[in-house]
Amino acid sequence: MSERKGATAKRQAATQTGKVAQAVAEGRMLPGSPEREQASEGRVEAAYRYLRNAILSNELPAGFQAAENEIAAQLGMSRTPVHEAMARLQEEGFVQILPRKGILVRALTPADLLEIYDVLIALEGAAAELLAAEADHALSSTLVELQASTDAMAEALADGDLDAWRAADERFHDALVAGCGNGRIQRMAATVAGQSHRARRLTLHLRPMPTNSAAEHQAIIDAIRSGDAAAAGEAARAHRRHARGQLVPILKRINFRQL
Amino acid sequence: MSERKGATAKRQAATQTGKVAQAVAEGRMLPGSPEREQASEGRVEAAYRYLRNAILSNELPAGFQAAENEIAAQLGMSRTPVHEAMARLQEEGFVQILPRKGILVRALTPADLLEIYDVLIALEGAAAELLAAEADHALSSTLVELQASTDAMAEALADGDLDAWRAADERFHDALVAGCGNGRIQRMAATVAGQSHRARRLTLHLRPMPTNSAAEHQAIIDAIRSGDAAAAGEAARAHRRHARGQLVPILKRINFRQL
DNA sequence: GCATTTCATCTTGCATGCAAGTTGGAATGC
DNA sequence: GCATTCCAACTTGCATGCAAGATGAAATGC
Repeated sequence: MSERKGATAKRQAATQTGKVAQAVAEGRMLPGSPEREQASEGRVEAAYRYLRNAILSNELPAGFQAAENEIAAQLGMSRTPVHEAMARLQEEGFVQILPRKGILVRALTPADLLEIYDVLIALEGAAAELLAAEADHALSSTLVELQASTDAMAEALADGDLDAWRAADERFHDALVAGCGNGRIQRMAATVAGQSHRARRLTLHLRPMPTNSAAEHQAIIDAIRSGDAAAAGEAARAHRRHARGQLVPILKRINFRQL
Repeated sequence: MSERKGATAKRQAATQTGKVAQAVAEGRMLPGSPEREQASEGRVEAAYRYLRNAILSNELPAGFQAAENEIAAQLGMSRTPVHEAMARLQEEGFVQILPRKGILVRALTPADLLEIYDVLIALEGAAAELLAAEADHALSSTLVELQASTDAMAEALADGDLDAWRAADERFHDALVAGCGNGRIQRMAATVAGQSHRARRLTLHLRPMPTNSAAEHQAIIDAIRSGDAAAAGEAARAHRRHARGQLVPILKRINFRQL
């Protein structure tokens, strides 16, 4: 009716239903993360991204419960794609499908977070080993990105900008697994890392200042540069172990319902 | 019509459609792996298991192409659960959904196998570390299973029974990740290990006799028993690295279309 | 007033229907 | 005979319809 759809709207006269869904599927109207413009990937992918972002940004907090119906209506699509997206989200641990009661956004328990950190320790250690074993260190754009994000971390820490520090830290860890050349490691790490982002944003201001994180990152970079795979892997594992160790006492104090 | 459904068939008069699907969903009629009787988990799960087994057992070889229609008809269900199962199988790398051409069973390339082995190296190393760090070593049923499967391996090797050796080897690695207490590690390892089973069965008779595998397993067990997490992790990683190293030259010789 | 029972409603799981797109082959022009 | 064009048939993606089951509240018995 009074919808403003923007000048670039294509395929307007498609099916009578699903105008909003089409917009979401084309990458517009994704609240929270605009991300890069990407060709329409279908309604399932759109629903998945929307819901994942909504959960990660705490727009759908833990304990939130809804029916596929409502979510589908809100997204302007039918239940089917929402249903499939929910199956994916359940596999990844974000939600729980209660057989005939609805969909429940799961809380991250301390046990979940410890599991996630142990997975990250393993995968990032492997990624560091693989990077160190690669040949073209001089030309590696990954090393450039790792160094840049580490420098950005140090700078943000000097400015006391914790949000910038967190962003740079995520850049480093994303670059580490993205650059290792193993797509499976990258996808698995991205999945579990997404789950941990929720918690890390809440705990960010509760833990001591991460003064030596940049140094630990630098140690990883140096080991990769020197081609010492074992040292690089151990440095990455030690770094995550350190972060895990800092997290444990915090987890015992806060109210987990808010995760 | 002339269907024999067995005496235990329940819910016979449900919907008119889907008798075979119901049987499959209830755990009967799963060719290849009988597995344990498990309560009906729905048609999606049934289709997923059936297709996964069919691919792993090479009943659906790489390059096989079919429409959701046919598979659904063969399983006695509608396209919907097959569609959702295929989405899962695509995420896990077993098949590729060609947008409007059908479903293609993917071949495992050498690069895929190397990726899988690197993931297993990371996850099993982490599992070994976690097991070593646990407290109740004496009572651990996991250690009992690890030791039993390792003994079975040595025995099978003495008998020259490669199939029994492979079964015992799989038992060991399954117990390692299952006993570590981290459900995410277990699920991730199970996913990628499933993919590698196809290849391992083909390469089993092509590689040198695995004479020192039992010794390497024993080293992992001993390190876990002594509570030395670092040593246990490194032993597990070294074991997988060793296997990976043996696999590389084989991969370059065989015809990959058959994977 | 309180416990029990029943039923209407709401939920997911799946079947079916429909539309858009591609593809292979048949028909046509040369 | 060969290239080109067009169409019919399959394909998946998604909407909709329908049934089984759970749930909570209203009605009933005490």
